[in-house]
Amino acid sequence: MRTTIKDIAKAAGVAHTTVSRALNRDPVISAKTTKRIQALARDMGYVPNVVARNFRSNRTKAIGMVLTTITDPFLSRIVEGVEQAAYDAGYSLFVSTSHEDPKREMAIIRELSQRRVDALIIASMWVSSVYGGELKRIRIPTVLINHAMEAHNIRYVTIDDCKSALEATNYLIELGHTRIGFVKSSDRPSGYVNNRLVGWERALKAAGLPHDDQLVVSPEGHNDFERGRGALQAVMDSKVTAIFCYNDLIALGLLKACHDHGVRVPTDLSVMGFDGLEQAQQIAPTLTTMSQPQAYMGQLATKMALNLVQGREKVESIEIPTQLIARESTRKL
Amino acid sequence: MRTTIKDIAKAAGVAHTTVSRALNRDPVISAKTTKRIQALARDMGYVPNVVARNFRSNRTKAIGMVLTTITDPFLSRIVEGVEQAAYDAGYSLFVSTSHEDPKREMAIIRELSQRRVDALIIASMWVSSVYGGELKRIRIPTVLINHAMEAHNIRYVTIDDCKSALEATNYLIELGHTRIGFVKSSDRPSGYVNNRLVGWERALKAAGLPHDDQLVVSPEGHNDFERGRGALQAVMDSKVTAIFCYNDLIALGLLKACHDHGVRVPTDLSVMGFDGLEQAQQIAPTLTTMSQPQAYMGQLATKMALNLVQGREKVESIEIPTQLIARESTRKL
DNA sequence: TTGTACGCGTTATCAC
DNA sequence: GTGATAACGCGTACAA
Repeated sequence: MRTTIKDIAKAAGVAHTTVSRALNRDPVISAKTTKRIQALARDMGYVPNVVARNFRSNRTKAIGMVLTTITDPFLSRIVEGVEQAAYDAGYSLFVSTSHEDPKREMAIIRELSQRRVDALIIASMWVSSVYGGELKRIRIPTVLINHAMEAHNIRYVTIDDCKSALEATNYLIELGHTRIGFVKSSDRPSGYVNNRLVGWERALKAAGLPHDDQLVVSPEGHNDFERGRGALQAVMDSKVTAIFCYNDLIALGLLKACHDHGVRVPTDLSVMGFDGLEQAQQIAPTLTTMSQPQAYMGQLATKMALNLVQGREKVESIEIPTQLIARESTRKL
Repeated sequence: MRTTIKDIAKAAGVAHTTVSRALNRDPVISAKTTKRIQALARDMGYVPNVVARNFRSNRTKAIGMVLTTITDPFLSRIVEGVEQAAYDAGYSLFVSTSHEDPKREMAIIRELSQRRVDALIIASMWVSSVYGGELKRIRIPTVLINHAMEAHNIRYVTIDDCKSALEATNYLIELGHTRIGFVKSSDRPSGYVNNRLVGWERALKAAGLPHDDQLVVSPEGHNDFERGRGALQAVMDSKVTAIFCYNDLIALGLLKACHDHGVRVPTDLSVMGFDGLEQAQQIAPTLTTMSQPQAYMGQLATKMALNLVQGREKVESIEIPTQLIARESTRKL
């Protein structure tokens, strides 16, 4: 058996409540007693039982985080931000991944709710799309990342996908491109609106540029890099001079395919990504992209969640600005 | 207040212990009662209080994982394996990062131990090096990844760094290289032996190749990619024809620097990495590397840890084989 | 300044 | 087949 405050109390010849107070530095206990008991606790190898404390206090000082996969560099940066903010606030972090399986995702959320986490951070669109109603019923303070949904205890941190994509596309237009394609990612929940696609479309329309079905490529693949790689043929067939990828991983895959098939970037094709992954500046050519402050978004989401926990009524959802980063993969036509 | 089994008991007109049994599908309760109570629980929005259960049972079905940073793709793959195995076994996962700060790392471990996690997975050399003694005293079943240390409740999963590095270097030697350099990573805990460096040295000695101080490069930088990037000058100065990098991230940084400075790989310089990151095959040229099965190592570590939890005495530390993957970044001289 | 009594939600034990 | 009771470790209200 592990040492409890009762064991210490017995050894010290005091009541267990005195031990409890001494260990929690309650000033009501004399400095002498406090010191003696703390020394005793150390000597006896006492480790506070946080489970008991959580049970008693009805709080866990734990945050639950749900995401699709931790190996996606975009998401792992967000996790880093969440972990940092949680640690700074003295919270521990449960991390679970759903691998795009809505059922698993909801099972995770039920599990975390049974564990009585104080707050939830969700970086995935599946739950809120498919199980939005159930999520609201959970009653746990929740912050969604990159999915705008609100309720009594639910807030979000997101970017403006449509506007950002529009700006990205406008940049390509300003460079003189007139035939600009779009590469999609995997399938999304039904009912999901691909706002980056919408932004791209609007930019084309506003500039009076052509816009036919051939411009949109929906490649297959088990991850975004592979999808990008598999998109090259269709991209070349569509005779575009510039291509806007749904995200950086797709763009990186496309760049690799370009290299392998002798398509020069940006000479033959300008490539624009989205996300601002660290890797985007670690390759050759470096990737032009629309950057999201990933770690910051994670930190912010966490702080908002903890504010919700404290019952502050003025916690407001936030839309974060993105930033265009022009690099080598795009050129003036 | 949330619904408890007592609330359900009151509503059902039975004792709360009957409710407990019905919800846990205890066959001693009549099918009719069980069904009635489960329906009632659903209707009343009952969410089992796992904190109370953990408190009562003295187990948490939670694993604590400690690592330096989640943004390192090598580590994030390991986390993926751990998370998968934990999920499959019905365990939840605490994830904490230390950012190479031994104090923070030890603080995390104390925290996890206070939370009474059933097991610990540690993917970092700092704790075991600096706080090995304290770690042993924690008494929680623990599995270390890539750091060989054993004790009553501590096991490890690792590769043979020395042998793997020796094989990697031998491969370069077989390709005809006679002057082969080594790029180190960041500083390690004092007392830490860099076995990859040792393996490289042994291979050179065994082949009767020169081995002077200039061959070992210790670049500065805030992460491994930057270190690799900063290593180019010293590497070129040392007049090697092949370079063995401590890990893939360093190799990737070096490849970028090579591209930027017109050093052709593998024509002018053969580059070998270590780890087998996914990214290593996503760039141009693809990187020759010594691959570790990252996700598998995480899964294995988790299963071993859970076996330790179950008190199986026959849980043995494991050394996993690595695999040389020859790609485009190395060439025959 | 310290001690006593009690309860948090659940499950195990024993009695009916 | 079901109910009553106790116990897990801790913190707090109240008493001394």
